[in-house]
Amino acid sequence: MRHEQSSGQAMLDLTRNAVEVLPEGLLDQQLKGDRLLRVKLGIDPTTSDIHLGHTVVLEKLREFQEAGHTVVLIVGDFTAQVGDPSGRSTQRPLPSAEEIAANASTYQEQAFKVLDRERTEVRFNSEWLRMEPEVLLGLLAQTTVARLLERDDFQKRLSANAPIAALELLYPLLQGYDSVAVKADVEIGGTDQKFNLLFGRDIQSAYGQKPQSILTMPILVGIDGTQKMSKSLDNYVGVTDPAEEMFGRLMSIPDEAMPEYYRLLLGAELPSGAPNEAKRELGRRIADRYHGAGAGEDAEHRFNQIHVFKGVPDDVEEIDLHPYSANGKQVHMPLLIARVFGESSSEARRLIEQGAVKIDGEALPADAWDLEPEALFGKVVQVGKRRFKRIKPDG
RNA sequence: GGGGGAGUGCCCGAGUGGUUAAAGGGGACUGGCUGUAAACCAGUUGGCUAUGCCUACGCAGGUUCGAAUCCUGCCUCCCCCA
Repeated sequence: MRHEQSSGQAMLDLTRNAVEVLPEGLLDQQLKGDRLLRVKLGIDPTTSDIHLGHTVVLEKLREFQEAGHTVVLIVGDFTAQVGDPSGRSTQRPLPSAEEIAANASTYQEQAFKVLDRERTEVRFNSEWLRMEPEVLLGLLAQTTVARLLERDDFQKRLSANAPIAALELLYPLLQGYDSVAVKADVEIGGTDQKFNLLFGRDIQSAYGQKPQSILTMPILVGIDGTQKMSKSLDNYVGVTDPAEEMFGRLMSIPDEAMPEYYRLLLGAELPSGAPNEAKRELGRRIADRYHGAGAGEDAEHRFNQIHVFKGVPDDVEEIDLHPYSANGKQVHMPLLIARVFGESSSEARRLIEQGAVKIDGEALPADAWDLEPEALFGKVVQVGKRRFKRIKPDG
């Protein structure tokens, strides 16, 4: 069931954008064989969203699927309780069991926005990692502390006198055991995963399996253009974000980050020409990818309404004024803003003082704390550039 | 087991008895400008229907007219020696 395309051709495609493919020549050899490969990716459900950073790796997996291989997606519901030290200078805050369960349940769905369901095997690693103590001891016997401490992350912490939790030490052993459990031929991850991925090879050997080959992908920089994309830094674009949110967030990436976004997300070179148009194109294509053709244009239209024409978008949620104008009394604006836009009343006051609150486009004077309800009927209340609510015409 | 050090606002971090809601930076937010939710410039950044009141410098007490700053106990964390 191997296809026509030569493996030389396959290599070209499958290693595109990869940073490292190790050990030298192994993947090539595997692809030349007639067995379809089991390609592993582990994602710990430590946060609720899969973002574009993850999709760099997911897209690579999809390429393997397109070449006929099977993807084994491991939802790290167990390893999430341990905390991957990769790329961290402090211990990862561990999510609660409830959070992990909640995140794990949405992960597959999100991953399938990129992956082909038919060629994906989803496994939760608690299935095999919730093991007998004897088995765990057997696993621990496979390595030394020196090996576990070798990783760059720990070396940095040691020289900075920063703590390393004993739990973190176990991480690569567990991830490696995942490879054993699913009999991985190839494991893919970000460059920050190199140590873990290589460690998996040792564990597989120790359990009498052929060690996997590893392929690392570049880490996508966040929309701040400086740090890696991550939920905790809030510099990410989630695959489940609304189209206009995706578009807007992508418009906010620094121009310098564009070549990388083009290369890693679109698989293309940054077009020459107006940077603004290139950025818009990026936004449209990503929005289309996750929300269907046309979503990008709609998002762009909304973006133009708000940011270019400084107008009001078409679809503004209507709210009831009654809770704020009992018996036709004056409406206390700080309270209204606070409740309707989810701010504290102190923050709402500051926003009014800063001229950030507009009624039908007119900035509310800094001292206009109270308004007659009639002055608000049917009007659009705007906070900052991009938050809008319309008051119902009859209040 | 012994010794040393640290816990400050979203984060980092100054402050070691008195205009301290707490320097500075980062982030975030707002305004200006702009092709942009970029860059740049400026401002804001505990809460409360609020010219005042409340809460806040790990926790609990205490000293004092007055404490993040001093004392006591407790908790947590880090480092070094063994």
